[in-house]
Amino acid sequence: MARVTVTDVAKAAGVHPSTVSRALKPETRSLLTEEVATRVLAVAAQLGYHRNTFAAGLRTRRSEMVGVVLPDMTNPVFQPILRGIEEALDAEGLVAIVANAGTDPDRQRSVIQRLLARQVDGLILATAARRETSIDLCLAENVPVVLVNRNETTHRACSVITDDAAGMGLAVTHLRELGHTCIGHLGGPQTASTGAGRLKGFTDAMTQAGLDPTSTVAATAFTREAGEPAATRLLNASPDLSAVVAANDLLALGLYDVLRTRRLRCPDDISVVGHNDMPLVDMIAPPLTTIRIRHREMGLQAARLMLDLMRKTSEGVVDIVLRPELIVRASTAAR
Amino acid sequence: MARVTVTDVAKAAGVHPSTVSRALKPETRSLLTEEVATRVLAVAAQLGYHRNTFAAGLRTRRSEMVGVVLPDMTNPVFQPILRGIEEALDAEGLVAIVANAGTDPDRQRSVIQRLLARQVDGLILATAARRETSIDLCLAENVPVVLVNRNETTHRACSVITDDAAGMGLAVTHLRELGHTCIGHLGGPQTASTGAGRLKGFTDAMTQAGLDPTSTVAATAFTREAGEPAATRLLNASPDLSAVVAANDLLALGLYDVLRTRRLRCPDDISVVGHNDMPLVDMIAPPLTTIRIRHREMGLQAARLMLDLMRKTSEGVVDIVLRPELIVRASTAAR
DNA sequence: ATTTTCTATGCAAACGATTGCATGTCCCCT
DNA sequence: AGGGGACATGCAATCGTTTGCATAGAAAAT
Repeated sequence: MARVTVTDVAKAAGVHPSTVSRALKPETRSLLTEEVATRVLAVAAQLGYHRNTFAAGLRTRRSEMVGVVLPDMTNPVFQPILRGIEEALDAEGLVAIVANAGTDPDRQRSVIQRLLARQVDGLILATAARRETSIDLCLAENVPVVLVNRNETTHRACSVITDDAAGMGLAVTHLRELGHTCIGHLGGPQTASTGAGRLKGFTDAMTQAGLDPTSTVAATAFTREAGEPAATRLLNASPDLSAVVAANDLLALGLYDVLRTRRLRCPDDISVVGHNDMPLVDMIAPPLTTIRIRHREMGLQAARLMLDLMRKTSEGVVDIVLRPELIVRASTAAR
Repeated sequence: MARVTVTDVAKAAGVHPSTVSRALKPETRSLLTEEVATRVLAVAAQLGYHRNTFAAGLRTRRSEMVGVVLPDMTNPVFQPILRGIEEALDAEGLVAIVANAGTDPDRQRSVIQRLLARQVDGLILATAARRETSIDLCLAENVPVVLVNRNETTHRACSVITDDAAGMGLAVTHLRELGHTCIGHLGGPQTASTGAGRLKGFTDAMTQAGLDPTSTVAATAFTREAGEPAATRLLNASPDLSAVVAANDLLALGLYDVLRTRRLRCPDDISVVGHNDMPLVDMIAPPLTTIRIRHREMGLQAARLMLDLMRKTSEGVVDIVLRPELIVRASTAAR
């Protein structure tokens, strides 16, 4: 209740408010006598002082907040990403302020506007489309931006992504080794770099393996619900597929749904490879073979990049590419 | 880049800054001439003005932010809760600032302190222990608090929870009807109201059904990992169980893991009922029979309560109790 | 026509922390 | 002993918005 200000602390400690301010910040504390600093700190603690972020932010123009924009909070892959981000930011006393903006570009822009209005010191976007326009908003305000999970084609901002081509290579090679030759791709939205990159990765890997790369269908969203109709189209178009590589685990689940209604067995009739290794895919029936992405690591790296940008310790655009890993479970079998 | 302030807008529009301020807020706009108001708005838009939250907050002592404290972001039940909260807050122009605080009370307190230091207008806690001490922090600062998903025994704060007793009643009745008589409970941490309430609900329901309610083991956390050892202990202590009611879906998954290593089949050897109906439990093998909780609704209601509290439109402590629902899938079968 | 009432806008004082600059004190060196 | 540093702290302006109060002009009432 009783709002305690630096002035109150200063009075109680018999010093000037500015001294209190200096005592409170670790980096300016060394300017003060050991004795004064500890006394001020003690008084502050005893009075239950905590600083008013508004006043501080107004003066310093920094908020110690980083905005994180997600397309879809219900997609489990974002949890570990978020965790990684929060962990890294937290260590520096920064706070992540998370907003999920859906997939509509207009809504995304308005969410970003709102975060900028809240004076975030930086913005981590997991929403990037391949041709991302929101970045301009941030550049115009001079706010650092890091893209995570997806990046965009113009390379105006740092990003942390995975090697989609490598992931698709792993999947195709795995199926190839199991004897599959007729392999399809259940793709994601082509507006996202992950959707486009994995499709390209798939066709490249297939071509390189000497297989026909043309059995592909792109879903409209990275969701189980969007996976279902897309999977149906894929199976209808290419009835003799013996394996499908999905661009994402949720799409693979949509495919599972279709297989179930068609009474096709996985992996007996069709092998399925997912992408992401999101939580719980080891529990589903059958446990999903998938490409593991170290999402927490992605979040950590993104936050680190952000810290660098904020402190201007590094310059220029950097892309961090993580190496994916094949996790073999029970949804793939020898042909 | 070019920081635009009310003064800039005022100059450009040929009025006083205070007039700009009034034009910008819908509730004071009516004080102004229609003509002036629209002119100011137009100029503001044209100059790309957006208000400095710090300066405004400093003056008004309001941040338009609500803190949301979660124990564990990776638990999927919190996604729909969060969604509901964000949806309801968003409609009022408020922003949720989410922090996950783990289960350690000290860390929780420090996270709450940090949110309070950021001047949040209210706090929604999903972390409440039965004897929750952090609430004092908020009461001391006169910050409204709403508990969601869990509540605490002293009833100092509003809460939105589900009827745990009713949920357990549904589970036990369902199993009873399938012919089970030897039913165990894989409980959650007893420090959480959900853990304790569901245990009590279970024993009450069992007693009322004339069955032995003593086969219960409480796990140390609501996670799959904590479920495994607890389930092991439960099965060892009561080898002739034909059904287990878990306090939570993740615990049920831990039980699944144990059943698998012991080569026990579900539901043939043992029926399992979960709690929450979290995403994807319909996909696991076997699809989990569970108690559905309308988590999104919980979030919505919690946010509404918060809005009421902030605006002082309602007084006193309110508890909202949602009714759970039984979802029968394939993890339960007739004895 | 003069006074009263109203309404639209201006004025200026906060809100609380930060920081460049000024000042004062003590120490050290010659 | 006196001058120059170095170092610790105080001073005061500033960040941008809000809002109670004041005021000026217009409309209404007598």
